[in-house]
Amino acid sequence: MKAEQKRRQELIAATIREIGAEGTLNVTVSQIAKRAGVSPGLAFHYFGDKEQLFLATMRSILRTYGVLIRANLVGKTEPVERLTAILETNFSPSQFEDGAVAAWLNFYVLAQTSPEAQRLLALYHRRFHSNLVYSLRPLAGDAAHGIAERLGGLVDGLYLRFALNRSHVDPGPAVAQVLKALEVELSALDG
Amino acid sequence: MKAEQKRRQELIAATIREIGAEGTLNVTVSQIAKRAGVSPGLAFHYFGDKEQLFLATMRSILRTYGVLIRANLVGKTEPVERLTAILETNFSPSQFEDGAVAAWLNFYVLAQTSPEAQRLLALYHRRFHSNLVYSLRPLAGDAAHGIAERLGGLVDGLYLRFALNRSHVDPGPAVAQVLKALEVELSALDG
Amino acid sequence: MKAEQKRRQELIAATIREIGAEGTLNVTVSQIAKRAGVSPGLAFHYFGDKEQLFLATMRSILRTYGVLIRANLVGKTEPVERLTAILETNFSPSQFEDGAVAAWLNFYVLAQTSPEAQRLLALYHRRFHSNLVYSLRPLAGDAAHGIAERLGGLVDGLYLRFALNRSHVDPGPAVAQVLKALEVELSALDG
Amino acid sequence: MKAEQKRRQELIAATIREIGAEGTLNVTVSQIAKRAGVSPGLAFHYFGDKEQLFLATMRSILRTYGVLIRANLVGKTEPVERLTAILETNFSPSQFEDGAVAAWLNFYVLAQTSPEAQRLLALYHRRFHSNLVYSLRPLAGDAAHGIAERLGGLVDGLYLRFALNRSHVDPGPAVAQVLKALEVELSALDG
DNA sequence: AATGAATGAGCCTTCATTCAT
DNA sequence: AATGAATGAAGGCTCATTCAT
Repeated sequence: MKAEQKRRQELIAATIREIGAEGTLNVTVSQIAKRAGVSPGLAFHYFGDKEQLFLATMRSILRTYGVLIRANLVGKTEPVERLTAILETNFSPSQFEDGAVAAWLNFYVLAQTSPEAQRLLALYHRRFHSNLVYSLRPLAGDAAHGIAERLGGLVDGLYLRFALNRSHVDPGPAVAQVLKALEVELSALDG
Repeated sequence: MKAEQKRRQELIAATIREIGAEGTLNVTVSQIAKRAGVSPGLAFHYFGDKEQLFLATMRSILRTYGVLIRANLVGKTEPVERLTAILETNFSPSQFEDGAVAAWLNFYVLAQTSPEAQRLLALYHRRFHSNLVYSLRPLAGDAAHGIAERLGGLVDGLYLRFALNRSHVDPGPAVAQVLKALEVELSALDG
Repeated sequence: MKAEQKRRQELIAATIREIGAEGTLNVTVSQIAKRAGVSPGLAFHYFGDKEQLFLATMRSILRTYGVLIRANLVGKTEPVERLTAILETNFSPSQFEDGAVAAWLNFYVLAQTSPEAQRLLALYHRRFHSNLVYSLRPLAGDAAHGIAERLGGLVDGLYLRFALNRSHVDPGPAVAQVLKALEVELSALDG
Repeated sequence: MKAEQKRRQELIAATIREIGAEGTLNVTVSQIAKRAGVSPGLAFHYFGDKEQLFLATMRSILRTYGVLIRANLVGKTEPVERLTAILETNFSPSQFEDGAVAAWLNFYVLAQTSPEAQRLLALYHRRFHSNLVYSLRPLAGDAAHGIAERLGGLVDGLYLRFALNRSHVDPGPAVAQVLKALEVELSALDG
């Protein structure tokens, strides 16, 4: 059982790396298995088929993201401090490592046709939104919802643009823009 | 020659529809050709290979978008009026028809590995940015650049979220959020 | 279209030979295609999948058998003469050539799970039965039906036993037994 | 050792049921093992490979049939009584239970390529024939051999037709035909 | 220009078999 | 004895691409 978890993790990690290397979900299970150092058959033994492997990978990425968010929020109680942590997490190095970018882009594509991928993505959006609203409410009251939607959209859009622009290496400016947007939104409240 | 142009257009239109139907670039050239009412061989005759067909399709989409933007700007001289037109164009019905959403998502994916797709996407981003800055400058001066980046990112992010959420049918709220962001940015300038 | 018919025939013939060579339906489409001198893809192009190829083969075998029966009945009007012709046809060389035996045995197996194979087999049984009854009626009246059932069963059983016994080479004795059974049945009527 | 016999029997029973469920010898050893409640490895441990398992299954079926025949003959001394018992046994419920039909059909197929299966089938035919001849001799003298061959063939053929016709549920009519054939053969002797 | 028959490489998946425990 | 994880060869099927017509 212990070994099984390890194998699964290895296969998922290999999947991310392979998707990253190819940029596409058009990677063969054999390639993934080879990268994980196991036989192709094993991937099917554990995941049933290719799509399940992809979905498990997506779940893993979202889970990792969730863990990271919670870790970054530990001990932070001030709303702005918390908002900053949430927004920054989306641009932390782990979100760009290996094949994370390619995985995200391809999961967007997958979400169009896979109900489960759709569900996972919706869940992620909901949680992200809740996190933002929770900390925005004390600062913005009823405006919190709208602001959260805009910040959420901005994060996704800038992540996308940053990820697609190979000339960028440092996500710093992207984060700065998001934080600036937060500042602008908050300052507009007082106006 | 006239006929050739027509054939090409039909193949490109068929490509968009087919990508839309599948949600993926995993569509067969034969299916595309059948949809266009021609033989598979003809697609290769005109476009060389599958990737060229996709790139031609992407070019076509971006061209159409450019034409639309210019059309919507005709006769508009007020900066805010122009900005509104630019931002709204991104959520106009044509951006969601047929396979437009699927095409966009997949071109993001393609841009990771295809230099030409990358180039086309960068060009689109640059033009979009210039358009915004041009109209923002009179209102925001040096802040125009930053605002344009945020608005551009927001548009992409909200388009993405809207497109992936099958429960939404009317992009109205998304547009409203973008315009609200514009309003917020401008009001923050006076603060 | 002409060429297509030819290809199909070649593939079906190759299928029979290959099933004959292996004794089983566990032959690969690639083997069949190679035997037919075409690429594996072509078999799928024409027949869709392996099962359709098998069913087409079964149809072909039954059609050939039907043609043979009709040919052997031409000009024969005497009931006994016709009955003899019908019964002998089942043991004619063509029923043992190539992979005919293996094909028959395996189609029995296939008929358990494939509705279409079941249907084809039932059709064959019905026709065979009708043919016998038609010529038996003048000789045996109401007993024709029962006699036909017994003769039909005997033909199938002896064909099976003969086909499975590799030490036999000449189906003569089997035919003799069937004709003897006919004689016995007819003589019993007068008793 | 006692346990080993039990395991073997369970595996053989599972093989029959699995062949019956699939209609084919295309059943996986893993499925058989699961049905028998043991690990796949055990099947190989006991039987060596898949074909040996099939042959052991065939032997088991033939042995069971032999036991049944002998049981049904106990206390019967009259030739006609014995013949009836022999012929009826072939259509007794046990010959249609579980996967018996599928097993028989597939063993016919297997007999084409497996010498051992061929041998087992020939042995069964010989014993069946001997049984019939033994009881026919007192009634038919030298004609016994021919009659036995015809009755044997008829049994096989009608079993085959009955087994493949899913619309039949009661083998009664088939048995009646076989017994009628016996009657006809005997009555013809006196002619 | 245009067709569409034909190819064949490649992929997902299955499964008999092995082997460390 | 027994397990079941793991392998890897093989097969059905797809599809980009070619080419004779």
